[in-house]
Amino acid sequence: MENRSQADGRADLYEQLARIGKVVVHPKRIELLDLLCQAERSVEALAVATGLKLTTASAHLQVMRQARLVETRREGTRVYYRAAGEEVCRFVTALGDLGWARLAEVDQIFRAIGAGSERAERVTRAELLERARSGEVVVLDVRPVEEYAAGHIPGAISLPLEHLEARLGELDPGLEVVAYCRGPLCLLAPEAVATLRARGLQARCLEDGLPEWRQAGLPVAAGTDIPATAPAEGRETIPGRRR
Amino acid sequence: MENRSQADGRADLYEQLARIGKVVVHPKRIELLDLLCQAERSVEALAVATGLKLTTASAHLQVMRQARLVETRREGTRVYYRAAGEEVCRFVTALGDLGWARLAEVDQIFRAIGAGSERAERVTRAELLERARSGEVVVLDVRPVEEYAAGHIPGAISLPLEHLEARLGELDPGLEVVAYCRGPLCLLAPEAVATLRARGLQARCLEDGLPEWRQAGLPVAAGTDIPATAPAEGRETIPGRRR
DNA sequence: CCTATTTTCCACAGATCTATGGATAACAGA
DNA sequence: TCTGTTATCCATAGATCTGTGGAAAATAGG
Repeated sequence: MENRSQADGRADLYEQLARIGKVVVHPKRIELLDLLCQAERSVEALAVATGLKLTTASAHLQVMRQARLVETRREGTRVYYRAAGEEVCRFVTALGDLGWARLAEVDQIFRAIGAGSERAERVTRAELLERARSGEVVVLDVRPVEEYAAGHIPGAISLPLEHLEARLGELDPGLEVVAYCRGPLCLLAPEAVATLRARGLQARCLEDGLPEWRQAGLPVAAGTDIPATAPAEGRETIPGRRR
Repeated sequence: MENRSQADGRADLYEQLARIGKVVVHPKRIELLDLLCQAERSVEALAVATGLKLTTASAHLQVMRQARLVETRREGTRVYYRAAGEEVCRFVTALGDLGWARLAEVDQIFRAIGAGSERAERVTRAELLERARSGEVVVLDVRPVEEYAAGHIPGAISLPLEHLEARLGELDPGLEVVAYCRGPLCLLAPEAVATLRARGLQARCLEDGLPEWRQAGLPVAAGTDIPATAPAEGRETIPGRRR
């Protein structure tokens, strides 16, 4: 009888884990989960961000909810989804790491972009901490504003990639820029670095994104202490660290 | 054009990650991966261990190989599969942790077995290290012999669950037993602890299994320094630490 | 070369998953 | 209560996945 209960339990167990696996079998669901590890969002916002129709996005979110990887919060007629806990983000991180480590195709995508987006050329967290303390670098958060507001590296400037070209002039050309985004597999920071380098600025990517920063136990700031969509009046250079 | 390349790259990226996700969508594939994180095995051994027909097992292994999560080694007419790297094991670990943390059903499976298999009642790695140093406990590896041979906690005794009842008498009743197996979600150690307690012995599970031990950077021994299938002649008590 | 062993490949039927548009439900505000 | 907004539910058609048995490869040993 013990044998039986063990065999049954084991089958059950792997079936439960497969419920979680089901979530990451669809590219769009991975994308959704990735977004939700950055900040909570409404169904419509998620649909727009991922290019899905509303009903399809909702269906995917139901699958994720069944697996208990996401939770919801209702606000009037709107429903906000969020990652169901730190373990979810760790799982997504592990998936990304595995992809980075094992899939040559992933590496090629980054090589194609160029701009030192390969892992070896990136700034480590330790290096950033040290150089930021001595004021040698500007830390740039190139994710959308909502994600910056939900949590960012203390002292980082919010400059979403979509506004980068327009606000290039605000950057102090004498300082090196370290850009970060959602994680090692996110393309926002690599694109930003490519743009900055094309303009002759010194710029590098951080090795990881905010979730890894948080998972490493480092402090995270929240809210938009700096106006994000438009620069403050009469300010020529991005604040934070002046020469 | 930068927008286009970015969007394309992003879609590609998540599609690549979904290749990995595809592996863990099927309970049997998770089980196979779990086994392969312990030791390499032939196709037939895997089929037997998971209760799959040979052709089905092979098909599953092909899926896993396409995702580059496993690699093979040929030896004569036999093909041995193994996990493709430490990141693979970390990913499986993260999946298990997530299941443990988020799925109430998983917890219930362990409560059903009882015997202190819930996480809170388990021995931590730190505690084990300390108590093993002072010789207060016997560390029992209850996995199959092949897995013990492929890697085990230094000083641990190999006593596969299937032989536990038969070899109960060899255990020194004066020492507490700490049993470990494949990981927190493996049922071998919990079953072993249940058996031992039913016989009046003091026994607990280790919080994790060997992969986590290895991932924590702790030393791992290999080979069978102690005869595994049959106890050595004239030995009454399991060696290692004597009273 | 022939045979036995182990694994992979192939074709197919049954099951499951996905996207979609239309209907329904929950809620806020007039 | 009625209307507009947001999200979920439902039915369905097309695609994909699974398990299966039989055939084909690869290899070792006569």
